[in-house]
Amino acid sequence: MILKSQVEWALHCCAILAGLPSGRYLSTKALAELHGLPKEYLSKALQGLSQAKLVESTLGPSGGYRLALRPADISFLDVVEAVEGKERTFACNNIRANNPCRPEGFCDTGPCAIARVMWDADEAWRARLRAVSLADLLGTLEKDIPPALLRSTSEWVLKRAG
Amino acid sequence: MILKSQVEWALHCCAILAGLPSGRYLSTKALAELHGLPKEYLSKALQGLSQAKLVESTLGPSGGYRLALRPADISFLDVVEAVEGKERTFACNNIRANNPCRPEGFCDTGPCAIARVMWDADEAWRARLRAVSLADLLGTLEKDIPPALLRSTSEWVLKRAG
DNA sequence: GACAATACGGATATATTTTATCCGTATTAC
DNA sequence: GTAATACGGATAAAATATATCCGTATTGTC
Repeated sequence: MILKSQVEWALHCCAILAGLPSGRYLSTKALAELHGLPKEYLSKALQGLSQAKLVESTLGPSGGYRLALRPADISFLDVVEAVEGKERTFACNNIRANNPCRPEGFCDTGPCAIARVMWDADEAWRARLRAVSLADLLGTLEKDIPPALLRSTSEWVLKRAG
Repeated sequence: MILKSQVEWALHCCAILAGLPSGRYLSTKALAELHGLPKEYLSKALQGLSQAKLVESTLGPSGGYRLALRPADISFLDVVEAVEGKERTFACNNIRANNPCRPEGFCDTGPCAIARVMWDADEAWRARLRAVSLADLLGTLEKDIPPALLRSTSEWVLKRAG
């Protein structure tokens, strides 16, 4: 089990969009070049973000994407779920129902005990992702990335932002 | 992203094995029938548990599997990792390295800030799974399952246990 | 108004992973 | 000796992830 690479792509793109001056748009083409990703396929991930209302898009030349909310109001979980879906990472197929000892018409009162544990862990995972926002990420990146690279990247992006 | 169904199968099988009187073995065939699963493929999951030293096997008629440790000493995480592998659920492909603004020979000092958040969430997920043992599961099941079904299933299993 | 660049959705193709089956071997109970 | 088992390897089928292509509508620029 591993998250799609589109999740990674979407997070990096959101980090860039979060660093953009408010109101500016950045195109799929620029985001793909910046990260060395296939433009057409990255586009699918960005469309996912758009459908989840995390970003807004505009058409035409100088078109592209910008965040639809403030960076502090978008969590890692929002982005992950926009791309990966909201389904839990453990699917209970209720195989206990196949137990040949079960009387006819036996009906379970609640979800399987195993599923409850797995879903509990899933929720712990989501809680962590929910607790970190794009604003938090920006703060970390500013500490992580050498100022020179931060500045040159910012210039590269602004030159392409509509 | 979703866990393999083999994880679910392995957990249910471990629950049964944990309920077995000490020293008794139960075959793949019996476990497959009990849960309505394809015997040959379930066998692969059980072999994973065996390689992880969570269960022991014995050959020949009346052969099968039993737990290699006490139920209290086997966690959900042990079982999940035995089947699903120990790799983290988020793979960092370090796409930041593709940034065209990077100077030649630039070298990152540590893991990507995005990966750190994702790995932190992954660890929270594992911590929850690590905190629940097969003994805990047995306790829950005894409360969940009607005594009659618990007893009939136990008899069904014992009739087939070598 | 013509043109170019864009987002978007649908269709298709390729690669990888998951699910499943089959078979031969060694081991063990009877 | 026979039958039942675990085990590993090979293979196949199905599902999913990855990737590309194309047509449409929209919008900024000339």
